[in-house]
Amino acid sequence: MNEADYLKNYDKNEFESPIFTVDSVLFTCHKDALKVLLVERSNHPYKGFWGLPGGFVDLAKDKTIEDTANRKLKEKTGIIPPYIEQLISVGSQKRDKRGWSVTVCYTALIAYEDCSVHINSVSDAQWFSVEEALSMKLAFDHKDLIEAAHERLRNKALYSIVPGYALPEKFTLPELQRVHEIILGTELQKKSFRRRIEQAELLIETGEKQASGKRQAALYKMKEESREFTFLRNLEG
Amino acid sequence: MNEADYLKNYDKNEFESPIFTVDSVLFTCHKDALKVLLVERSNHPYKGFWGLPGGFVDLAKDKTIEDTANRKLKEKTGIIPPYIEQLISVGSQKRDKRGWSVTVCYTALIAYEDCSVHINSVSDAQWFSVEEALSMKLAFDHKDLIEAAHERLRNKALYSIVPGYALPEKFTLPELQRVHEIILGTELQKKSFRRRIEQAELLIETGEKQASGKRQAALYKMKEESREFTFLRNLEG
DNA sequence: AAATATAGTGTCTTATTGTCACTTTTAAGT
DNA sequence: ACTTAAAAGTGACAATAAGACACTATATTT
Repeated sequence: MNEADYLKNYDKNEFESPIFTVDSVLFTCHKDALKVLLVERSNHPYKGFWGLPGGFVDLAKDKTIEDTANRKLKEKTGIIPPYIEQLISVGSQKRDKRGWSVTVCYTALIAYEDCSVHINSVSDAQWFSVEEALSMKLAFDHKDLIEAAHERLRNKALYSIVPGYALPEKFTLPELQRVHEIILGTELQKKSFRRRIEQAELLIETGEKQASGKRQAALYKMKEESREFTFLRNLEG
Repeated sequence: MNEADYLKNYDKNEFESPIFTVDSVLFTCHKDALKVLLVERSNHPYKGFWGLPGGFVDLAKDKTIEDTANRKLKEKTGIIPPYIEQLISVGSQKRDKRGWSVTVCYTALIAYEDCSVHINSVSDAQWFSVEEALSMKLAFDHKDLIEAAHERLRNKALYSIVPGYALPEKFTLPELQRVHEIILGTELQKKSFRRRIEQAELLIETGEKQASGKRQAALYKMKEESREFTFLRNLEG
């Protein structure tokens, strides 16, 4: 049999396959706390419980699994988050009462200000502090996923400036450092933090300044390379 | 409707779902080269081409997706590899002619000696040097997956001793260093390499020695913690 | 017993972060 | 206008871990 004939006769349901979903742990920083977006489930299973934003692939609309994650996040936040990265896939016989199920989980970052209006207009989505989220009874294994995503983000805060994607397009160095500190739960040395960012030339000075109390801080933008850049050495954190 | 009724009426095929597979990039070191295990495909699509060992989840046998990866690897190598780690999931409309498809890809390591007999007895599986594998026309996007796995393994060689799982249970420090060098494609400073392993107390001295030419080298075993341990600072590589 | 190849160590240099005091800037109060 | 204070940003030295490389130790071969 040649390939064309094989494909003509191919039955997708020959092998029974798992339920397949895509979920995201979307973080932001607001009022000195790390927050995660949760959605109240309107359907079984776990109806009425809070869980991660996500859902099934739309085979017609989505070209990739990242498209699915972004589509679901846009429904809740109004925009596609500026940073998204695959975290892990979990799949097992037991994680969903409906049967063998797999979810691909993404970690994403967004600026609070860039989506607060839209989120307030959506009745079923809401920011929770990570602490609070982890103390709740969440749908499926979503608590584990939030913990794993937080762990990964903590590491990123030690060897990259990816946490900057939780800020608006323009931000100050003290703001960036604060985001890292919130993620880590510890304070960082101002000098060490600034020195390595300057040496690696990771940010673009916009020339503008921001009044944030007393002396004004310079405003910066991310360079596109900063998305991938990793320092060779971690901060102690 | 309560949950029990919902589950009774639940139709898994209500949402059409992607084809779902699990693949692995299994590495070993042999004769001063990094090798990857490939399998010759006996079915369409890509019949007759070489690709990664993997396949569909067996909903009855496999409890987790890692079980699927290990089951497929055991079929080819005779044993479950001592190290396996999820690399990435890729999924898109286009990667498989049969339709929307997702694969969860694992990276695994194994000692050449621990599986050479079994692999030689299996007609459709064979070690290829990474270089050679990447020069071949492989099934699906398996070339991309091998490149991504190699990239990740290179990083691990700079900040962990995970590459040691490509060696037999007992090994010498020069052997371990050589594995790192093969993965990296560059030489490392003997002193730096040994010093950090000693300081972090990552290995257990077995007390035995191995004749490997002139002076005998001490034999070590991995500590279980070494699977997860990461140095705060990378080697220059 | 000498030669030699490989295992393993001593030690100085180099690079980067930690620490912390210091200077600069700006808003606000007098 | 001048002073004050709080936050932004810098200077300088200490501490830490890796790089470099010569050295010693041990076993095998001749």
